[in-house]
Amino acid sequence: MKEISNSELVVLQQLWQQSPLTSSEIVDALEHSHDMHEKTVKTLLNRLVKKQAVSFEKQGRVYHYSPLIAEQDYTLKESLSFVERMFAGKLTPLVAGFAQKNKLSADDVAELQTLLDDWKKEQK
Amino acid sequence: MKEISNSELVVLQQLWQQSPLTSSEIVDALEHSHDMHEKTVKTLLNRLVKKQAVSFEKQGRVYHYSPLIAEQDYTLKESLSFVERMFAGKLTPLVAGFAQKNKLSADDVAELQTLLDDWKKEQK
DNA sequence: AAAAATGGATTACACTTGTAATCCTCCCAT
DNA sequence: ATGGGAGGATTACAAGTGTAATCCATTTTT
Repeated sequence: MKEISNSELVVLQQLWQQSPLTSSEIVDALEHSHDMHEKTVKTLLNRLVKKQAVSFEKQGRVYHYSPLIAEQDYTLKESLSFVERMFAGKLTPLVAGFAQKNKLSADDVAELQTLLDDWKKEQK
Repeated sequence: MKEISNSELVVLQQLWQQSPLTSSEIVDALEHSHDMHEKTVKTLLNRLVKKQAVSFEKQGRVYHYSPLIAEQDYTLKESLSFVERMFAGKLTPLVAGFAQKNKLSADDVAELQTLLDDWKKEQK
């Protein structure tokens, strides 16, 4: 599956949030949240279909679009490649950057702590 | 400062690792580690200069290149924007993805734990 | 029915990116 | 001195991207 560009991702995310959706439903959502022109959204949908990231079902002359790739899969793959590119594969420096620049809230830290605790429990 | 592309980043990272470097030193390093053609490296250096991510000093007819942007600054900015784009700004889901798919080593977890402990200490 | 809007397909177009090749000039080895 | 290479500047060129506009058929609206 080809790379998904940033603006394509916006469309795909809309479908992750809810699907199937018609193009006009997607257009409506993105016009407001992301200020994207109708024509642009349609183009992006087409490209996503061509890239086999999105499928559609005809119902009459209207298409109903659905994602073909799972959000979890996609975000994990992207995260791994980002961390690889940016931090030679090590996750800690990324988190450390957030921590150093006060980008972590108490909530974030609590959640991360739970994650680590779960991980440790798992290992036993 | 303009966006830095993936292949430009490879060059920049070499300069983060050591600088200043002449173009031939960079070429040597990247030819092997990244299998990049000499001409390609030169092009990327030029683009980085144009983007004001890299500067150079002439010494005779040879240039000595240095990064103009700090690694920490760059990686943090990129991390923030990645997490924003991918996880609506929340860091935890990224880490959770790693954890779920067994992408964390015991070392990673230990390092992260230290980070969290430090953060908590800091808050007191 | 005629006009207008809607939906999808096709086309547009400048900019970026990856990946070099070509050009020009100066220096070094023969 | 001369021919080949090293260095940098310029040019190349297809693919991908952001952002639409145009085209064409079909529905809706007046």
